[in-house]
Amino acid sequence: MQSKKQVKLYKYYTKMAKELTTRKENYSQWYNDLVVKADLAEQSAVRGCMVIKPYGYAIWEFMHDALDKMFKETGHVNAYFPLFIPKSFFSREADHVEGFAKECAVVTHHRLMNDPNGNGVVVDPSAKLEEELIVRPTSETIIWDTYRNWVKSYRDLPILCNQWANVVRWEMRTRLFLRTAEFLWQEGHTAHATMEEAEAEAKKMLGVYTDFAEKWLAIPVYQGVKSANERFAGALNTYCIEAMMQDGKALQAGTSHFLGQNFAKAFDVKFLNKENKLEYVWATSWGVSTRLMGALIMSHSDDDGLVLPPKIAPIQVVIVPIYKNDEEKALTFARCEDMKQQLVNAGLRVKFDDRDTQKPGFKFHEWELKGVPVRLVVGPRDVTNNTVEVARRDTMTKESASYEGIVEKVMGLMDEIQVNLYQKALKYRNDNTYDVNTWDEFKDQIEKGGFVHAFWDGTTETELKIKEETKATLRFIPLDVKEEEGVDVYSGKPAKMRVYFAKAY
RNA sequence: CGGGAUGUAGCGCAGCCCGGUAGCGCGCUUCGUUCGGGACGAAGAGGCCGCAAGUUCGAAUCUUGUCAUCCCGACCA
Repeated sequence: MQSKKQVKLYKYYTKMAKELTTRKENYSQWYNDLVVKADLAEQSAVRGCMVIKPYGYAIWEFMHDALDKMFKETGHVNAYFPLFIPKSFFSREADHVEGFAKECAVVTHHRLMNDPNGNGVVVDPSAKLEEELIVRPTSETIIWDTYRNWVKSYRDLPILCNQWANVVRWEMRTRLFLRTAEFLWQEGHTAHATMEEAEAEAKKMLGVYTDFAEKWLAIPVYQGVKSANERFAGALNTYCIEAMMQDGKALQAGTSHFLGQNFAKAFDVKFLNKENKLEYVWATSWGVSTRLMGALIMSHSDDDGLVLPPKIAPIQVVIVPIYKNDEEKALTFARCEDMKQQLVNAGLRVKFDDRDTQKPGFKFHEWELKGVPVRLVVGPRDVTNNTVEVARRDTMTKESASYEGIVEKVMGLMDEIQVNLYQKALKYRNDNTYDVNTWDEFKDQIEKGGFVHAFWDGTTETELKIKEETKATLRFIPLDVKEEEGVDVYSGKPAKMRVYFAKAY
């Protein structure tokens, strides 16, 4: 632990205005610095709430668009439900209230008035709401109350709705993207005639999330089922994808819940089946949030800044000209413009940094900080020799390439970088997943970080004891878990399977 | 919500102990020279010191309260 004085001195000598804290020095500080300095988000005037800045929002938009397309390809449609939920709805499903009650924002009044004492505006006491409203922390209750009217017959099923929305969970301790009081997400809510169909839906969407995380974000994930203790409030089963961050902590990147008939019973959603019998419908819900931004940042970025997978990079290629007089400027600009056009025609997102006000070196650092996958540099010498300097962000290497065929070269790099980032993250994840058989090893490894794969006796009691003693939580039971004989790493009782533990975000 | 720390110019900080109305670096503006890895010089602009009370002739400085942020815990996606 560094003293305050040392930190101050360090910041002074390294010109904090420009440079990042390194991961080794202070991982969480590195993350905080990076989010702000790469222009992704900043603190707002409202406690726990963030402003997502244009560059950060652009990344979220790519996530949104890719996911939205995948949802639609799997038969889902978008809809929108209210931000406010009547308080009484919340109490219908016992576990659900229990899970969210402690972090709800409540609307009690609907009008302000001038303070009679002259201190600005105050809440008008006469405008108290008959029934208080909860700002949604999730929408199951309002949606199931609505679905009741939509479902009469088996012919009305399934309902496959998704909504893109903001939700509010009044968190004690917040961090940009990872945990904010208000965040953006999508929540899918589906209704089915049979249990099998609902279970299949929950698993299908977990598959969609897995595909998205791995193919678009280049984040390898484990697929699993949550233990009873970690389950979503009101669900019978919670499926999850879990990723490993560079500091060895796990991050839940997406969840998909099989809700059984809990919400149907709570909100009386019944349908007549083919046998003309009244039945409760079966439900799922699934979601990913702006938390994925945190996962993305912590999976690939380094001490020089953000590293973005080409598929979701708002700018995939940046072109920087080098010149020292008007003649050279004209020469390099013409080449840059031409090259940009070719790249844009090929479908790439290209930025030509034609600012006259910054030097090339400055621009290099800036675009590296912002994680642009490929940088192309054109100076007078390049124009003469018909070359381009090509630098890649993921490896921080550069080479001279011929101008002819630069489009193919860059297109190839997009794929190569995307794959490389995934492979690198996969290797890191695998290298930090350990089979452990004794309690001492367990404690030791959890302390060092990573996923610990160990035998568990299946009881919540043991799970909680482990959490208490090591801060590690049972992250998931692998989806494809195989039964094997063993003894619980903590309790020594007979165990039938190995599960994954880790410290988590 | 408990423990610790911090709020002074856009950013990073000094000044506070020992009250007398604010300073440094970066950034910003203008001009000139520069430009193949964060340029240099000169001249400028910018802050009622988080907010609110109190003590005092006088508060960035002392007291109390409050809000916010960060770190550590509990809780959680």
